[in-house]
Amino acid sequence: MTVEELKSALPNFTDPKLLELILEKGQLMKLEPGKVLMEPGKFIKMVPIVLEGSIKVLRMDEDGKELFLYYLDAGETCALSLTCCTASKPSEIKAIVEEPTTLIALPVAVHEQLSDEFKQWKDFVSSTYQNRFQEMLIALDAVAFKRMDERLMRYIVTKMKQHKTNELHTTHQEIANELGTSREVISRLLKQLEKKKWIELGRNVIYIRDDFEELISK
Amino acid sequence: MTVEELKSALPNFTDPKLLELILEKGQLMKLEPGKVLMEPGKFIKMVPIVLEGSIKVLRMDEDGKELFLYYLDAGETCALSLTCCTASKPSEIKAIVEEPTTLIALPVAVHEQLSDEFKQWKDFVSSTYQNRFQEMLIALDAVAFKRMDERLMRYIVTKMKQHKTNELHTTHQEIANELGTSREVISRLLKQLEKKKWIELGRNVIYIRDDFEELISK
DNA sequence: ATTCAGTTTGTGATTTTATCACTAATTTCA
DNA sequence: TGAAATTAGTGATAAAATCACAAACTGAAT
Repeated sequence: MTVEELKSALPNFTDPKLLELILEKGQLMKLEPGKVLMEPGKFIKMVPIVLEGSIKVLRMDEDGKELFLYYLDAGETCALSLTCCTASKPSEIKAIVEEPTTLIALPVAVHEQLSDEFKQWKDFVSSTYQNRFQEMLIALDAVAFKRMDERLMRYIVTKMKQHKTNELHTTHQEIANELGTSREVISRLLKQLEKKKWIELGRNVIYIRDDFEELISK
Repeated sequence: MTVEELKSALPNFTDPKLLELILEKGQLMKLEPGKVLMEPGKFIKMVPIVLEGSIKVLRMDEDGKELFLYYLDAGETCALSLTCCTASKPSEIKAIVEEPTTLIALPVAVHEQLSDEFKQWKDFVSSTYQNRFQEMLIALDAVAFKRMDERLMRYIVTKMKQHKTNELHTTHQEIANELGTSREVISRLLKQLEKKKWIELGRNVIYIRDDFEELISK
Protein backbone atom coordinates (compact mmCIF):
# COMPACT_ATOMS: atom_id res chain seq x y z
CA MET A 1 0.00 0.00 0.00
CA THR A 2 1.26 3.49 -0.85
CA VAL A 3 0.99 6.69 1.15
CA GLU A 4 -1.36 8.00 -1.56
CA GLU A 5 -3.74 5.07 -1.09
CA LEU A 6 -3.68 5.51 2.67
CA LYS A 7 -4.35 9.21 2.27
CA SER A 8 -7.47 8.57 0.22
CA ALA A 9 -8.74 6.10 2.82
CA LEU A 10 -8.06 8.55 5.66
CA PRO A 11 -8.82 11.99 4.22
CA ASN A 12 -8.54 13.60 7.66
CA PHE A 13 -4.83 12.98 7.71
CA THR A 14 -3.04 15.30 5.32
CA ASP A 15 0.37 15.45 6.98
CA PRO A 16 2.58 13.22 4.81
CA LYS A 17 4.94 12.48 7.71
CA LEU A 18 2.02 11.23 9.80
CA LEU A 19 0.74 9.05 6.96
CA GLU A 20 4.20 7.65 6.35
CA LEU A 21 4.62 6.75 10.01
CA ILE A 22 1.23 5.05 10.14
CA LEU A 23 2.10 3.05 7.06
CA GLU A 24 5.57 2.16 8.27
CA LYS A 25 4.67 1.17 11.86
CA GLY A 26 1.18 -0.17 11.24
CA GLN A 27 0.30 -3.66 10.16
CA LEU A 28 -2.10 -3.92 7.23
CA MET A 29 -4.79 -6.57 7.73
CA LYS A 30 -7.51 -7.90 5.46
CA LEU A 31 -10.35 -9.51 7.40
CA GLU A 32 -13.30 -11.65 6.31
CA PRO A 33 -16.82 -11.53 7.81
CA GLY A 34 -17.11 -13.51 11.02
CA LYS A 35 -13.56 -12.76 12.17
CA VAL A 36 -13.60 -11.88 15.86
CA LEU A 37 -11.16 -9.05 16.41
CA MET A 38 -11.63 -8.60 20.12
CA GLU A 39 -13.23 -10.49 22.93
CA PRO A 40 -13.85 -9.67 26.59
CA GLY A 41 -10.87 -10.60 28.71
CA LYS A 42 -8.35 -10.55 25.90
CA PHE A 43 -5.65 -7.94 25.87
CA ILE A 44 -5.35 -5.47 23.04
CA LYS A 45 -1.93 -4.35 21.95
CA MET A 46 -2.98 -2.60 18.76
CA VAL A 47 -5.11 0.35 17.81
CA PRO A 48 -7.10 -0.58 14.69
CA ILE A 49 -7.85 2.03 12.04
CA VAL A 50 -10.52 0.88 9.61
CA LEU A 51 -9.66 1.63 5.98
CA GLU A 52 -12.45 -0.23 4.20
CA GLY A 53 -15.53 -2.07 5.41
CA SER A 54 -16.72 -1.93 9.01
CA ILE A 55 -16.47 -3.57 12.39
CA LYS A 56 -19.38 -4.28 14.70
CA VAL A 57 -18.79 -3.48 18.36
CA LEU A 58 -20.81 -5.26 21.07
CA ARG A 59 -20.90 -5.14 24.84
CA MET A 60 -21.01 -8.53 26.55
CA ASP A 61 -21.92 -9.47 30.09
CA GLU A 62 -20.56 -12.36 32.17
CA ASP A 63 -23.14 -14.91 30.96
CA GLY A 64 -22.38 -14.17 27.32
CA LYS A 65 -25.42 -11.97 26.70
CA GLU A 66 -24.53 -9.21 24.28
CA LEU A 67 -25.67 -5.77 23.21
CA PHE A 68 -24.92 -3.94 19.98
CA LEU A 69 -23.11 -0.67 20.58
CA TYR A 70 -21.98 0.78 17.23
CA TYR A 71 -20.14 0.26 13.99
CA LEU A 72 -16.61 1.35 13.31
CA ASP A 73 -16.64 2.63 9.73
CA ALA A 74 -13.85 3.50 7.34
CA GLY A 75 -11.58 6.18 8.78
CA GLU A 76 -12.57 5.40 12.36
CA THR A 77 -10.96 3.75 15.34
CA CYS A 78 -12.20 2.26 18.57
CA ALA A 79 -12.24 4.43 21.69
CA LEU A 80 -12.32 1.37 23.87
CA SER A 81 -9.18 -0.02 22.33
CA LEU A 82 -7.55 3.34 23.00
CA THR A 83 -8.54 3.26 26.66
CA CYS A 84 -7.82 -0.44 27.09
CA CYS A 85 -4.41 -0.09 25.49
CA THR A 86 -3.20 2.89 27.44
CA ALA A 87 -4.48 1.40 30.69
CA SER A 88 -3.32 -2.08 29.58
CA LYS A 89 -6.56 -3.56 30.80
CA PRO A 90 -8.39 -6.44 29.11
CA SER A 91 -11.08 -5.72 26.57
CA GLU A 92 -14.58 -4.98 27.82
CA ILE A 93 -16.20 -5.59 24.48
CA LYS A 94 -16.42 -7.83 21.47
CA ALA A 95 -15.53 -6.63 17.98
CA ILE A 96 -16.51 -8.68 14.98
CA VAL A 97 -16.15 -8.15 11.22
CA GLU A 98 -19.43 -8.21 9.28
CA GLU A 99 -18.23 -7.39 5.77
CA PRO A 100 -14.83 -7.72 4.10
CA THR A 101 -12.68 -5.19 5.90
CA THR A 102 -9.17 -3.85 5.68
CA LEU A 103 -7.57 -2.10 8.58
CA ILE A 104 -4.21 -0.96 9.75
CA ALA A 105 -3.21 -2.01 13.26
CA LEU A 106 -1.01 0.42 15.10
CA PRO A 107 1.03 -0.64 18.15
CA VAL A 108 0.07 1.25 21.28
CA ALA A 109 3.51 2.79 21.60
CA VAL A 110 3.15 4.32 18.14
CA HIS A 111 -0.24 5.75 19.07
CA GLU A 112 1.36 7.44 22.06
CA GLN A 113 4.22 8.75 19.96
CA LEU A 114 1.81 10.13 17.37
CA SER A 115 -0.26 11.77 20.13
CA ASP A 116 2.78 13.73 21.20
CA GLU A 117 3.98 14.72 17.76
CA PHE A 118 0.98 15.22 15.50
CA LYS A 119 -1.90 17.57 16.15
CA GLN A 120 -3.95 15.75 13.50
CA TRP A 121 -3.58 12.49 15.38
CA LYS A 122 -4.44 14.13 18.69
CA ASP A 123 -7.57 15.62 17.13
CA PHE A 124 -8.42 12.23 15.65
CA VAL A 125 -8.20 10.58 19.07
CA SER A 126 -10.17 13.36 20.68
CA SER A 127 -12.96 13.18 18.11
CA THR A 128 -12.98 9.40 18.42
CA TYR A 129 -13.70 9.76 22.12
CA GLN A 130 -16.40 12.30 21.35
CA ASN A 131 -18.15 10.18 18.75
CA ARG A 132 -18.02 7.00 20.79
CA PHE A 133 -19.35 8.74 23.87
CA GLN A 134 -22.17 10.01 21.73
CA GLU A 135 -22.93 6.52 20.45
CA MET A 136 -22.73 5.01 23.90
CA LEU A 137 -25.33 7.54 25.03
CA ILE A 138 -27.55 6.56 22.11
CA ALA A 139 -27.19 2.88 23.05
CA LEU A 140 -27.97 3.78 26.65
CA ASP A 141 -31.06 5.76 25.65
CA ALA A 142 -32.35 2.81 23.69
CA VAL A 143 -32.13 0.27 26.49
CA ALA A 144 -33.18 2.71 29.20
CA PHE A 145 -36.03 4.60 27.55
CA LYS A 146 -37.24 2.85 24.39
CA ARG A 147 -39.60 -0.06 23.99
CA MET A 148 -38.42 -3.17 22.22
CA ASP A 149 -40.58 -2.63 19.12
CA GLU A 150 -39.01 0.75 18.50
CA ARG A 151 -35.54 -0.57 19.19
CA LEU A 152 -36.09 -3.38 16.70
CA MET A 153 -37.25 -0.97 14.00
CA ARG A 154 -34.25 1.28 14.56
CA TYR A 155 -32.00 -1.76 14.49
CA ILE A 156 -33.40 -2.74 11.11
CA VAL A 157 -32.80 0.76 9.76
CA THR A 158 -29.24 0.78 11.10
CA LYS A 159 -28.48 -2.53 9.42
CA MET A 160 -30.10 -1.46 6.13
CA LYS A 161 -27.98 1.66 6.01
CA GLN A 162 -24.82 -0.05 7.15
CA HIS A 163 -25.03 -2.77 4.52
CA LYS A 164 -26.81 -0.66 1.91
CA THR A 165 -29.51 -3.27 1.29
CA ASN A 166 -33.13 -3.97 2.14
CA GLU A 167 -32.61 -7.67 2.61
CA LEU A 168 -31.18 -8.63 5.95
CA HIS A 169 -29.60 -12.05 5.97
CA THR A 170 -29.71 -12.93 9.62
CA THR A 171 -31.65 -14.97 12.15
CA HIS A 172 -34.11 -13.88 14.79
CA GLN A 173 -31.68 -15.23 17.37
CA GLU A 174 -28.88 -13.01 16.08
CA ILE A 175 -31.07 -9.91 16.27
CA ALA A 176 -32.24 -10.87 19.76
CA ASN A 177 -28.62 -11.25 20.86
CA GLU A 178 -27.62 -7.86 19.58
CA LEU A 179 -30.62 -6.20 21.20
CA GLY A 180 -30.06 -8.08 24.44
CA THR A 181 -33.45 -9.79 24.49
CA SER A 182 -34.82 -13.23 23.68
CA ARG A 183 -35.52 -14.74 20.30
CA GLU A 184 -39.25 -15.19 20.92
CA VAL A 185 -39.72 -11.49 21.55
CA ILE A 186 -38.03 -10.67 18.25
CA SER A 187 -40.00 -13.33 16.38
CA ARG A 188 -43.29 -11.97 17.66
CA LEU A 189 -42.40 -8.34 16.96
CA LEU A 190 -41.22 -9.23 13.44
CA LYS A 191 -44.53 -11.05 12.86
CA GLN A 192 -46.34 -7.85 13.84
CA LEU A 193 -44.27 -5.87 11.34
CA GLU A 194 -45.06 -8.48 8.69
CA LYS A 195 -48.77 -8.22 9.49
CA LYS A 196 -48.48 -4.48 8.86
CA LYS A 197 -46.80 -5.33 5.51
CA TRP A 198 -43.72 -3.33 6.45
CA ILE A 199 -41.47 -6.36 6.06
CA GLU A 200 -41.64 -9.91 4.72
CA LEU A 201 -40.15 -12.83 6.57
CA GLY A 202 -38.25 -15.78 5.15
CA ARG A 203 -35.89 -18.27 6.65
CA ASN A 204 -32.64 -16.44 7.43
CA VAL A 205 -33.86 -13.38 5.59
CA ILE A 206 -35.99 -10.30 6.18
CA TYR A 207 -37.21 -8.30 3.17
CA ILE A 208 -37.76 -4.68 4.07
CA ARG A 209 -40.02 -2.23 2.26
CA ASP A 210 -38.13 0.63 0.61
CA ASP A 211 -40.11 3.20 2.57
CA PHE A 212 -39.60 1.42 5.90
CA GLU A 213 -37.75 4.30 7.46
CA GLU A 214 -40.50 6.81 6.65
CA LEU A 215 -43.14 4.37 7.92
CA ILE A 216 -41.57 3.98 11.33
CA SER A 217 -40.87 7.65 11.92
CA LYS A 218 -44.59 8.56 11.84
CA MET B 1 -6.92 29.46 47.78
CA THR B 2 -3.21 28.74 47.64
CA VAL B 3 -1.26 26.45 45.33
CA GLU B 4 -0.56 24.23 48.35
CA GLU B 5 -4.27 23.79 49.09
CA LEU B 6 -4.99 22.99 45.45
CA LYS B 7 -2.15 20.48 45.43
CA SER B 8 -3.61 18.58 48.37
CA ALA B 9 -7.02 18.49 46.67
CA LEU B 10 -5.50 17.25 43.40
CA PRO B 11 -2.63 14.99 44.42
CA ASN B 12 -2.18 13.78 40.84
CA PHE B 13 -0.89 17.18 39.81
CA THR B 14 2.60 17.73 41.14
CA ASP B 15 3.88 20.20 38.56
CA PRO B 16 3.77 23.59 40.33
CA LYS B 17 3.47 25.48 37.04
CA LEU B 18 0.39 23.43 36.12
CA LEU B 19 -1.18 24.01 39.53
CA GLU B 20 -0.45 27.72 39.32
CA LEU B 21 -2.08 27.97 35.89
CA ILE B 22 -5.18 26.08 37.04
CA LEU B 23 -5.49 28.36 40.05
CA GLU B 24 -4.87 31.50 38.01
CA LYS B 25 -7.18 30.74 35.07
CA GLY B 26 -9.83 28.71 36.87
CA GLN B 27 -12.79 30.06 38.71
CA LEU B 28 -13.32 28.72 42.23
CA MET B 29 -16.96 27.88 42.96
CA LYS B 30 -18.72 26.74 46.12
CA LEU B 31 -22.00 24.96 45.40
CA GLU B 32 -24.86 23.87 47.63
CA PRO B 33 -26.92 20.67 47.25
CA GLY B 34 -29.63 20.99 44.64
CA LYS B 35 -27.63 23.30 42.39
CA VAL B 36 -28.03 22.21 38.76
CA LEU B 37 -24.66 22.59 37.07
CA MET B 38 -25.62 21.36 33.63
CA GLU B 39 -28.79 20.60 31.77
CA PRO B 40 -29.49 19.05 28.38
CA GLY B 41 -29.43 21.68 25.67
CA LYS B 42 -27.32 24.17 27.58
CA PHE B 43 -23.84 24.97 26.40
CA ILE B 44 -20.84 24.33 28.56
CA LYS B 45 -17.95 26.71 28.42
CA MET B 46 -16.06 25.42 31.40
CA VAL B 47 -14.40 22.19 32.43
CA PRO B 48 -15.19 21.60 36.10
CA ILE B 49 -12.64 19.97 38.40
CA VAL B 50 -14.17 18.80 41.65
CA LEU B 51 -12.07 19.67 44.70
CA GLU B 52 -14.44 18.68 47.50
CA GLY B 53 -17.82 16.94 47.58
CA SER B 54 -19.32 15.34 44.50
CA ILE B 55 -21.55 15.89 41.51
CA LYS B 56 -24.24 13.50 40.30
CA VAL B 57 -24.39 12.96 36.55
CA LEU B 58 -27.63 11.83 34.89
CA ARG B 59 -28.67 11.09 31.34
CA MET B 60 -32.04 12.57 30.35
CA ASP B 61 -34.34 11.74 27.46
CA GLU B 62 -36.66 14.11 25.59
CA ASP B 63 -39.64 13.55 27.92
CA GLY B 64 -37.59 14.36 31.00
CA LYS B 65 -37.07 10.76 32.12
CA GLU B 66 -33.66 10.38 33.65
CA LEU B 67 -31.05 7.76 34.42
CA PHE B 68 -28.22 7.90 36.91
CA LEU B 69 -24.82 7.52 35.29
CA TYR B 70 -22.09 8.20 37.84
CA TYR B 71 -20.66 10.52 40.44
CA LEU B 72 -17.85 12.94 39.87
CA ASP B 73 -15.74 12.79 43.02
CA ALA B 74 -12.96 15.00 44.33
CA GLY B 75 -10.08 15.16 41.87
CA GLU B 76 -12.26 14.21 38.91
CA THR B 77 -13.69 15.96 35.90
CA CYS B 78 -16.49 15.23 33.45
CA ALA B 79 -15.63 13.50 30.19
CA LEU B 80 -18.85 14.77 28.66
CA SER B 81 -18.00 18.35 29.41
CA LEU B 82 -14.63 17.75 27.75
CA THR B 83 -16.28 16.39 24.61
CA CYS B 84 -19.09 18.92 24.60
CA CYS B 85 -16.69 21.80 25.06
CA THR B 86 -14.23 20.86 22.39
CA ALA B 87 -17.03 20.13 19.94
CA SER B 88 -19.00 23.14 21.21
CA LYS B 89 -22.15 21.06 21.28
CA PRO B 90 -24.90 21.41 23.86
CA SER B 91 -24.88 19.20 26.93
CA GLU B 92 -26.34 15.71 26.66
CA ILE B 93 -26.65 15.23 30.38
CA LYS B 94 -27.73 16.77 33.67
CA ALA B 95 -25.28 17.41 36.48
CA ILE B 96 -26.55 18.20 39.94
CA VAL B 97 -24.83 18.81 43.27
CA GLU B 98 -25.89 16.46 46.08
CA GLU B 99 -23.60 17.58 48.88
CA PRO B 100 -21.73 20.83 49.52
CA THR B 101 -19.13 20.92 46.77
CA THR B 102 -16.24 23.11 45.75
CA LEU B 103 -14.89 23.01 42.25
CA ILE B 104 -12.63 24.96 39.99
CA ALA B 105 -14.05 25.78 36.56
CA LEU B 106 -11.52 25.97 33.76
CA PRO B 107 -12.30 27.75 30.47
CA VAL B 108 -12.12 25.42 27.47
CA ALA B 109 -9.27 27.38 25.94
CA VAL B 110 -7.17 26.81 29.05
CA HIS B 111 -7.92 23.09 28.93
CA GLU B 112 -6.61 22.99 25.38
CA GLN B 113 -3.53 24.95 26.30
CA LEU B 114 -2.80 22.64 29.23
CA SER B 115 -3.28 19.61 26.95
CA ASP B 116 -0.50 20.87 24.73
CA GLU B 117 1.90 21.84 27.46
CA PHE B 118 1.52 19.46 30.39
CA LYS B 119 1.85 15.72 30.25
CA GLN B 120 0.13 15.46 33.63
CA TRP B 121 -2.92 17.25 32.27
CA LYS B 122 -2.97 15.10 29.15
CA ASP B 123 -2.82 11.97 31.29
CA PHE B 124 -5.57 13.37 33.48
CA VAL B 125 -7.83 13.91 30.47
CA SER B 126 -6.98 10.51 29.09
CA SER B 127 -7.73 8.72 32.36
CA THR B 128 -10.94 10.71 32.67
CA TYR B 129 -12.08 9.32 29.33
CA GLN B 130 -11.08 5.85 30.44
CA ASN B 131 -12.91 6.01 33.76
CA ARG B 132 -16.07 7.51 32.30
CA PHE B 133 -16.20 4.97 29.50
CA GLN B 134 -15.90 2.32 32.15
CA GLU B 135 -18.76 3.80 34.15
CA MET B 136 -20.92 4.23 31.06
CA LEU B 137 -20.43 0.53 30.38
CA ILE B 138 -21.46 -0.28 33.94
CA ALA B 139 -24.59 1.85 33.56
CA LEU B 140 -25.28 0.16 30.24
CA ASP B 141 -24.85 -3.31 31.77
CA ALA B 142 -27.32 -2.45 34.49
CA VAL B 143 -30.15 -1.34 32.20
CA ALA B 144 -29.43 -3.98 29.58
CA PHE B 145 -28.76 -7.06 31.65
CA LYS B 146 -29.87 -6.61 35.25
CA ARG B 147 -33.28 -6.89 36.81
CA MET B 148 -34.75 -3.99 38.70
CA ASP B 149 -34.40 -5.59 42.14
CA GLU B 150 -30.67 -6.02 41.66
CA ARG B 151 -30.31 -2.54 40.21
CA LEU B 152 -32.11 -1.08 43.22
CA MET B 153 -29.84 -2.90 45.65
CA ARG B 154 -26.73 -1.73 43.84
CA TYR B 155 -28.15 1.78 43.77
CA ILE B 156 -28.58 1.69 47.55
CA VAL B 157 -25.00 0.51 48.00
CA THR B 158 -23.70 3.24 45.69
CA LYS B 159 -25.56 5.91 47.63
CA MET B 160 -24.43 4.52 50.98
CA LYS B 161 -20.81 4.61 49.92
CA GLN B 162 -21.06 7.96 48.22
CA HIS B 163 -22.61 9.67 51.20
CA LYS B 164 -20.88 7.48 53.82
CA THR B 165 -24.10 6.77 55.68
CA ASN B 166 -26.65 4.02 56.09
CA GLU B 167 -29.59 6.38 56.15
CA LEU B 168 -30.74 7.53 52.75
CA HIS B 169 -32.81 10.69 52.87
CA THR B 170 -34.74 10.50 49.64
CA THR B 171 -38.14 9.58 48.25
CA HIS B 172 -39.22 6.51 46.31
CA GLN B 173 -40.03 8.84 43.42
CA GLU B 174 -36.47 10.17 43.37
CA ILE B 175 -35.00 6.67 43.28
CA ALA B 176 -37.43 5.65 40.55
CA ASN B 177 -36.37 8.67 38.49
CA GLU B 178 -32.69 7.88 38.77
CA LEU B 179 -33.26 4.24 37.86
CA GLY B 180 -35.56 5.19 35.00
CA THR B 181 -38.61 3.31 36.30
CA SER B 182 -41.85 4.16 38.11
CA ARG B 183 -42.39 4.91 41.76
CA GLU B 184 -44.69 1.95 42.41
CA VAL B 185 -42.04 -0.49 41.26
CA ILE B 186 -39.52 0.99 43.68
CA SER B 187 -42.04 1.10 46.55
CA ARG B 188 -42.87 -2.58 46.09
CA LEU B 189 -39.25 -3.66 45.78
CA LEU B 190 -38.32 -1.64 48.88
CA LYS B 191 -41.16 -3.33 50.78
CA GLN B 192 -39.71 -6.70 49.80
CA LEU B 193 -36.32 -5.64 51.16
CA GLU B 194 -38.00 -4.46 54.37
CA LYS B 195 -39.81 -7.80 54.71
CA LYS B 196 -36.39 -9.48 54.52
CA LYS B 197 -35.25 -7.08 57.29
CA TRP B 198 -32.43 -5.76 55.10
CA ILE B 199 -33.74 -2.21 55.34
CA GLU B 200 -36.31 -0.22 57.31
CA LEU B 201 -38.58 2.30 55.66
CA GLY B 202 -39.66 5.67 56.99
CA ARG B 203 -41.08 8.74 55.33
CA ASN B 204 -38.30 10.29 53.27
CA VAL B 205 -35.77 7.94 54.77
CA ILE B 206 -34.43 4.42 54.31
CA TYR B 207 -32.43 2.83 57.13
CA ILE B 208 -30.01 0.27 55.78
CA ARG B 209 -28.50 -2.63 57.72
CA ASP B 210 -24.75 -2.34 58.18
CA ASP B 211 -24.17 -5.68 56.48
CA PHE B 212 -26.45 -4.85 53.53
CA GLU B 213 -23.67 -5.11 50.99
CA GLU B 214 -22.65 -8.58 52.12
CA LEU B 215 -26.29 -9.69 52.17
CA ILE B 216 -26.93 -8.74 48.56
CA SER B 217 -23.73 -10.12 47.10
CA LYS B 218 -24.66 -13.72 47.79
C1' DA C 1 -55.53 22.28 68.35
C1' DT C 2 -57.85 21.80 63.89
C1' DT C 3 -58.24 21.99 59.18
C1' DC C 4 -56.61 21.62 54.71
C1' DA C 5 -53.56 21.29 50.80
C1' DG C 6 -49.64 19.07 49.25
C1' DT C 7 -46.55 15.34 49.37
C1' DT C 8 -45.34 10.66 50.00
C1' DT C 9 -46.40 5.88 50.24
C1' DG C 10 -49.45 1.61 49.69
C1' DT C 11 -52.10 -1.52 46.86
C1' DG C 12 -55.32 -3.90 43.62
C1' DA C 13 -56.29 -4.40 38.70
C1' DT C 14 -54.69 -4.34 34.10
C1' DT C 15 -51.46 -4.39 30.38
C1' DT C 16 -47.18 -5.10 28.49
C1' DT C 17 -42.97 -7.49 28.11
C1' DA C 18 -39.81 -11.27 29.07
C1' DT C 19 -39.00 -15.99 30.01
C1' DC C 20 -39.88 -20.94 29.91
C1' DA C 21 -41.08 -25.12 27.81
C1' DC C 22 -42.19 -27.23 24.07
C1' DT C 23 -43.55 -28.04 18.97
C1' DA C 24 -43.08 -27.50 14.03
C1' DA C 25 -40.69 -26.52 10.00
C1' DT C 26 -36.59 -26.32 7.28
C1' DT C 27 -31.87 -27.33 6.12
C1' DT C 28 -27.59 -30.03 6.18
C1' DC C 29 -25.01 -33.76 5.26
C1' DA C 30 -23.49 -38.54 6.40
C1' DT D 1 -33.03 -40.82 2.72
C1' DG D 2 -33.26 -39.93 7.34
C1' DA D 3 -31.08 -38.17 11.63
C1' DA D 4 -29.21 -34.09 13.64
C1' DA D 5 -28.94 -29.30 13.77
C1' DT D 6 -30.83 -24.96 12.98
C1' DT D 7 -34.52 -21.78 12.78
C1' DA D 8 -39.08 -20.22 13.75
C1' DG D 9 -43.84 -20.47 16.10
C1' DT D 10 -46.82 -20.58 20.29
C1' DG D 11 -49.21 -21.18 24.82
C1' DA D 12 -48.34 -20.68 29.72
C1' DT D 13 -46.08 -18.31 33.27
C1' DA D 14 -43.46 -14.68 35.52
C1' DA D 15 -41.78 -10.07 35.89
C1' DA D 16 -42.31 -5.33 35.27
C1' DA D 17 -44.75 -1.16 33.98
C1' DT D 18 -48.92 1.45 34.10
C1' DC D 19 -53.28 3.08 35.87
C1' DA D 20 -56.37 4.44 39.36
C1' DC D 21 -57.14 5.44 43.64
C1' DA D 22 -56.67 5.30 48.90
C1' DA D 23 -54.21 6.13 52.99
C1' DA D 24 -50.72 8.29 55.79
C1' DC D 25 -48.02 11.95 56.91
C1' DT D 26 -46.36 17.03 56.91
C1' DG D 27 -46.42 21.87 57.24
C1' DA D 28 -48.74 26.08 57.16
C1' DA D 29 -52.87 28.86 58.11
C1' DT D 30 -56.55 29.49 60.70
